[in-house]
Amino acid sequence: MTQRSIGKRGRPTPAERRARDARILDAAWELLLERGFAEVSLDAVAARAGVTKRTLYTAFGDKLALLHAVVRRQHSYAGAGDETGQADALPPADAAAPDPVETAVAIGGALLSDEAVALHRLMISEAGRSPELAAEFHEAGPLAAQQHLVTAGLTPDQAETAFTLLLGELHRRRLLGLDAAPSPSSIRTRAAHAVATALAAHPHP
Amino acid sequence: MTQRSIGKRGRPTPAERRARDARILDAAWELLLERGFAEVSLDAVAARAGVTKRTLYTAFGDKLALLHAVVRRQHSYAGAGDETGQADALPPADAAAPDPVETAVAIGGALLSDEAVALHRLMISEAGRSPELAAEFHEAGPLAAQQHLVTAGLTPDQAETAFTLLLGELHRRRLLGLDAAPSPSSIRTRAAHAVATALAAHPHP
DNA sequence: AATTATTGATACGGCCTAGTATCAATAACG
DNA sequence: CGTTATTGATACTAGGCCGTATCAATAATT
Repeated sequence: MTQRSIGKRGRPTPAERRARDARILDAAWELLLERGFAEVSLDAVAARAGVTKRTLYTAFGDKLALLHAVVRRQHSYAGAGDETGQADALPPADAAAPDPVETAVAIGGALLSDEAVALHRLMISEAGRSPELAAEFHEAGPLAAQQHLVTAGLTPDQAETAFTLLLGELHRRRLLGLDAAPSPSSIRTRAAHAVATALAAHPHP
Repeated sequence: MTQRSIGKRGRPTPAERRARDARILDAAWELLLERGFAEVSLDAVAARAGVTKRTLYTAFGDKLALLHAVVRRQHSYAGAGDETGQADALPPADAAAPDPVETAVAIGGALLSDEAVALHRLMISEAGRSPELAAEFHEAGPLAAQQHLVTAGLTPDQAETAFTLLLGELHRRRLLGLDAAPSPSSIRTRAAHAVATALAAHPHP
């Protein structure tokens, strides 16, 4: 479509610019998740995006700014629930059937996915370098998920307990690279257990 | 005691070697926790330990081996409960009063401390580079903690639930650098809540 | 059609770091 | 006491990477 043939120089049209920027962010996203910030060179990002480093710098600034742009795009995907195909996207908070267990199933599938865990790991690793980015991630991810559970009818305390139990030790092990992504049926079992325990643990409003 | 005056050369006595190696591990431990693996140079470790890089290499090998040595020493501290003064050390599993809540209080104080959280963050960051080290950390930390709860009278399921709730979202936020270490009273409240919920959530054996 | 902005290709400067080498000094060991 | 291992101090090699510069090419813009 707006795909510019490789090796082509000259001034790009605005549509081509958007497509090129998206390619850069895609390439950076992939490399960051599989190697981490320090191990990704901008040469590698530029090569995978089919772009030279100069274009990369004029479009995003420096390496840290590129990281921020990548993560913030992911945040805008989470909660959108559109056809972006992002594995860590959360369903819209105002879904038709606000059932707590179904909401928990959706959250578990999203946040326990390979991509979401890799992003979580990246944010923990870079929290020292980018504190505000870590805060944004927390709000767009774990906090938003708990808010969805509140929308589904839980109290804030119940939502926090249910969310904690939903991820549980599995999430800790996954952050350490010790476990694979759970199956959908496993996620459903976890979600049901987490919601039931949370309801029993906190008094009704 | 066996402290060699700085700038002194020549063959060291075995006691001096041990003291020197401990100084190196201390220096590496401090720098790793406050800066992370990639941001710590071996020159910085050598300088803080009062040693030259050559000594560092002949004593430990390369940079990755030094990381492993540092983390493994921390593992040997955890569970020892002696006078090492390590903040993430767990009390001995066969303590006199195996009360679940008191055990949970001890675990919470240990694993929610600044040092333990920093180590946890380091292990998550380096899990890709050192999978076996991440596995060892998990066994010596979270798994050992749950085992202590089992020793204190909980079932394995109850222990996992109690441990998960004890750390909870606070631990997630601390990994992201968003929260400070909790007060002892706060830890006690968390421990009591976590154990009570875990007991209620799982059937008695 | 002329101008101007932007890119590709490439190279380079500057900086940092891992790891090694050299040499003199010095103390443990036999 | 002589030998030998080990260290301090320092310099060095090799490599990687960030960020910038140069120059020709090319297409959007006017």
